[in-house]
Amino acid sequence: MGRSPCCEKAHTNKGAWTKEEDDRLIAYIRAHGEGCWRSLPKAAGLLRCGKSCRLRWINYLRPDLKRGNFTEEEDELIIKLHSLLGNKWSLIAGRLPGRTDNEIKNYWNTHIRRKLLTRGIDPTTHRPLNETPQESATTISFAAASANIKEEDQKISITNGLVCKDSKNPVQERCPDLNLELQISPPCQPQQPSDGLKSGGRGLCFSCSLGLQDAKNCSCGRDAIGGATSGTTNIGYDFLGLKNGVLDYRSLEMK
DNA sequence: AAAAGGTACAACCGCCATAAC
DNA sequence: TGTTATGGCGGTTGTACCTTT
Repeated sequence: MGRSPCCEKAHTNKGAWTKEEDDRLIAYIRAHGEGCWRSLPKAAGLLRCGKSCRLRWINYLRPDLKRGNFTEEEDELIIKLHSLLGNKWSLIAGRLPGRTDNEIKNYWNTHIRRKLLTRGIDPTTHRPLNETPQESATTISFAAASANIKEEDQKISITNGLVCKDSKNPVQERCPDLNLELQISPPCQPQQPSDGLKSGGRGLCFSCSLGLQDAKNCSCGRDAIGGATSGTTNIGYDFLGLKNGVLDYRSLEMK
């Protein structure tokens, strides 16, 4: 007694999309917007299943897609994000405006993996290839850690290789597959005087430092500046929304 | 010029959480 | 409340294109 099926699989096309199919899909979404993928194919006159339409639109037809080669800055950002998030391509894509999860996933598998290997870095663990497991420094699996954390617990701080569900109450939960040597936030250091901040200790958020002055991602605006200049302790580099080393997982959901 | 091998990437598959019935 | 489809995700495959032999 559930829902009715979205399409008759026997009467759907498969394989590469034709120009005509693309045009139909674009025209339909321009006229009606994104919405119910279930009913879209029929309404748009496409012999495709809704899932296929969604994928085609999201990955290739959306007007805000960047396309083209990845820049060196994007490469490095993907590597950093991957070291933090693992194969969470949708989350990584959320931090790269105009890029899709599928595109990044393909790019990772074809380019970046090889690039890391030539640098002598294991693309899975982000650690040197010749390093034995015993020698490995503590690493964490963000995905593994987050998988068991409920929504209300998803504020995770990462400190010296520990995953802490609450910064006040560090949980010694060591997870083995992610390199924490990444400098995702400044180590606990004596606070800089505000003069130091003005002189360049903190000026741009991570987005801006990469030239990604996207208003949505930018955090060096009023709030951040206000926090810094008002004498509070907000000297944390806002990488991935990490404020003072605290990663709010929800802030990565950018859809 | 042709065959073989390698690479890049679009598309599909299967799984899961959630919504709809 | 149970069942089933949808939407979304990551993993994998198929194939067109490029390079090497």
